[in-house]
Amino acid sequence: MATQETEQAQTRPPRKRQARGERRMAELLDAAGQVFAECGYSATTTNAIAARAGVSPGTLYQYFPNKDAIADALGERFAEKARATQRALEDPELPGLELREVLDRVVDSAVDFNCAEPAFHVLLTGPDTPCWITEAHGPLHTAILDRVTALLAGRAPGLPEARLRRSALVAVQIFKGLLPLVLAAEGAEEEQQALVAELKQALHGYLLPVVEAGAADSPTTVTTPAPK
Amino acid sequence: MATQETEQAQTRPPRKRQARGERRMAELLDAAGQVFAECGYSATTTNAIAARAGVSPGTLYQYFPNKDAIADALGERFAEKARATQRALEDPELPGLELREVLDRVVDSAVDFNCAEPAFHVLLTGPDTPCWITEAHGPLHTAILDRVTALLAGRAPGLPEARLRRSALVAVQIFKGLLPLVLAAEGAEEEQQALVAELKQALHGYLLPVVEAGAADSPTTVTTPAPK
Amino acid sequence: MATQETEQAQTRPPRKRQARGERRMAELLDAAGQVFAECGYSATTTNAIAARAGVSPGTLYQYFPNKDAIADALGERFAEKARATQRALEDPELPGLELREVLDRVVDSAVDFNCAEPAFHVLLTGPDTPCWITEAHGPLHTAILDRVTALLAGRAPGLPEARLRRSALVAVQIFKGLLPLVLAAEGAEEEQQALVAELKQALHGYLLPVVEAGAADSPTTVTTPAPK
Amino acid sequence: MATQETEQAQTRPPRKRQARGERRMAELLDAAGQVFAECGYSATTTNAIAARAGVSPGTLYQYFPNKDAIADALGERFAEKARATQRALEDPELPGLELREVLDRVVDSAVDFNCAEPAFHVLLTGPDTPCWITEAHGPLHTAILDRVTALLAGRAPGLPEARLRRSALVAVQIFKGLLPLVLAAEGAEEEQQALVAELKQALHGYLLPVVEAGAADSPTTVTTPAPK
DNA sequence: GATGAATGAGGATTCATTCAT
DNA sequence: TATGAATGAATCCTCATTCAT
Repeated sequence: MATQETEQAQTRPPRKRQARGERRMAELLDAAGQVFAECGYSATTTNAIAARAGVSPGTLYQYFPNKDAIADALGERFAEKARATQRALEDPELPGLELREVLDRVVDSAVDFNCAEPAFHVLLTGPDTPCWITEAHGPLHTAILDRVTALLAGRAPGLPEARLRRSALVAVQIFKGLLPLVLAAEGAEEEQQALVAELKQALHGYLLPVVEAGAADSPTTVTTPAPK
Repeated sequence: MATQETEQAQTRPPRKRQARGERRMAELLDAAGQVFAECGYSATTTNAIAARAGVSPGTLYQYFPNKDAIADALGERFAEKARATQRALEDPELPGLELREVLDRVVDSAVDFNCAEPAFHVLLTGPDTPCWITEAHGPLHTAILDRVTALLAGRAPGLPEARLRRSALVAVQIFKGLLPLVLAAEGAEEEQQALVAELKQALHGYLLPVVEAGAADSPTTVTTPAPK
Repeated sequence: MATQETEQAQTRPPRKRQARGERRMAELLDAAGQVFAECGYSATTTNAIAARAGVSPGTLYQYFPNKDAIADALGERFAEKARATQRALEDPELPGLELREVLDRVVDSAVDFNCAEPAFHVLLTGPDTPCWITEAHGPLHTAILDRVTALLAGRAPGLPEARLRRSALVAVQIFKGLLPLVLAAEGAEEEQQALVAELKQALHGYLLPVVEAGAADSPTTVTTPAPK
Repeated sequence: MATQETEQAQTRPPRKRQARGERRMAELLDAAGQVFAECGYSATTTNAIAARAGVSPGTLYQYFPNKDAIADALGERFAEKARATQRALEDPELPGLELREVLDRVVDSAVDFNCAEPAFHVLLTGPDTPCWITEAHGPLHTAILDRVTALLAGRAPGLPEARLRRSALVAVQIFKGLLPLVLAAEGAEEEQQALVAELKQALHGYLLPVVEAGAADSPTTVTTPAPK
């Protein structure tokens, strides 16, 4: 018992420390998210992030080795959050719903998420370097793509993996393309609603044929009209 | 006549100058386009542009007051080119064609254009500052949007201007969203074809209901399926 | 007695403290020595020292007011050790030996010492600031110089103090000049032996005339062969 | 002829430019030399060098990519100068002179050089990183070592290359060891003279046996007394 | 005493922009 | 007009040192 107490005495401070560290890290990521959202990736300075978090630059570098690492960590956090959101979302009886209904839920939640975390989109878009789309881009893309691919796979089991993945990618890019519109409409409730509706419409218009083509009972006919 | 000749004699050097100036400017914009395409907007340095154009930085600043101005001018040039392309495109009997057919042509030409001018997309995406998209982004967006709006207006005369513009905007954003995919597939002919097909599919899926809703003979009732 | 016991009861914890403090200090100096030897003076960070010692930076600063103080203390410790070594060395019948023999012993022991404590040389060379060398460089130089001066004084009693000191200084600098060579040869036993032999040779070549010039029975005439 | 004039008109500006560039570079190296000499390598900041040269930091980086490059270039310049000095020195009838005479001249010129360029020693000693002696250290060491080796080779043709090189290395290190003493005595003419005399004495004491051992007419007997 | 997070001035380096030639 | 050297503010990052716990 005495030993235990000693042990506890030894372990408690670390815990506290670690807790504080975690909090700092979270604060820094919060700050980074804000600044990224406001200024974009490359215009964001590490000092600005530190200042926003109310700490000195040195402190920032105690938690992250450099700017990219901040973005990575933030991306990881987003991926985590997104995974959680999506998990909560689909557990129920999604498979039974109509595509329109599914999109309704998924898009709403995704939009909510992005409105709450406007930096998400900045990171998704990447450091303004071109050629930033292909899958190799950190956990964010991969995580999202996996989710969407899985979702499609459930509804179009007849399609080959590659096909599914491509459609998922396209869907994600459509979302990404329209997201800035939605984000820019923040404040104009009406307009934003309308845009979200368009977004759903666009995704539905694109995905319905895909899903139908791969439906369990349908033959894997050609979905895309043979290009001439 | 004598006057004219004198005038000419006096104006020739200026003209030559001006002509040379124009050429310089063009060369600079060419260089800028290349570098922007390779490095992205913010990673591009003005010195790199000057070097690529084979001139000194000082010369560059004789033609453009600053970096943004270069991007703007390049955007303007793109807009010009794009306008020309599209003008050439639609002159014939577009209105009589099916939507799918129209999209086929428009998208193909747009994709070709973007493959030829990869900087276009960089500028379209903007200087990595968020809060872009809004039309205030130079002539590029406006020009394109106008074109697409007009195209839609011809096919959905029943829709109010605002509605048309919004749909055009959405369509453009879908295009912008998928463009990087297509661009990234440069070299993989097959894959790129497939992606272009998806892009057309997506635009068709989105625009068909819109156009149908605004068709001359249809009542303007169904705009967007009431979101629940 | 009672008083004494009380006193003891009161002083024991402090003593323990002090003892622990000494140990801490020793550990810190050990760590400092290692890191200095590995990285050089200015590339060594106080945090690295603390980490090597397994303590936090704060603790380090509880024992030393700043980086220089660490080097100073380490130098002091080295001086102590060196003094001890040399004391042990000369007690016997050194005076009776030939110069060559004496150098043999002294150099061997000095080389051993420096191989065992590679930080010694780093400190001897100083914090890479020029304008070192002068005796003001902490106890290290002074201690060594004193020793060597004394040694020379015994063999060249005819020479004035200033002359002795200068020769000692020169001898020490020769040693310092060749030391890095010897240290760099660590691992190449053969090569190292050869270099040590050269070192002895060099010192002998330099000191023999000096000693002879000041030998008890010789007139103090020839100091240095008139240059030219 | 007209062509020539045109050509000249085209080439002259570059020449001027290049000339100015060379001068700037020289000024920067001068400044670097001063600051290195005053503060040592690692305490020298690039900004300090720029300031000393009377230019902005940006200018410095137009000529050197980083701090190390400055040191390298300075070292190269020193090597050049040293080569020139030594070339001028030995052309005459050196080989016929006595070792003492040769050392007299060589050391004098080397000391003069080092007094004129105190940074030389700083660079020779290196960025205070330990293990900085071995030959692989830039052109400086190599150049000097080559010279000294050659000089020895001429006087001790009987010795194997490796032996010569080692002796040269030792001699150089002796010089380097005593140099700071000489440098520190700048201003005290008398003292400095005395120290230079000691330096010559030390080198003579070390090298005479070496040279004698390898003299053309002597058998290659053992020079260093077999270590015990 | 010990801890380690926090500090912040300072250093290397870049780049949009200017200006003497 | 063209040049390209020069500028200098701004960036990223480090590290000796402090301080609340």
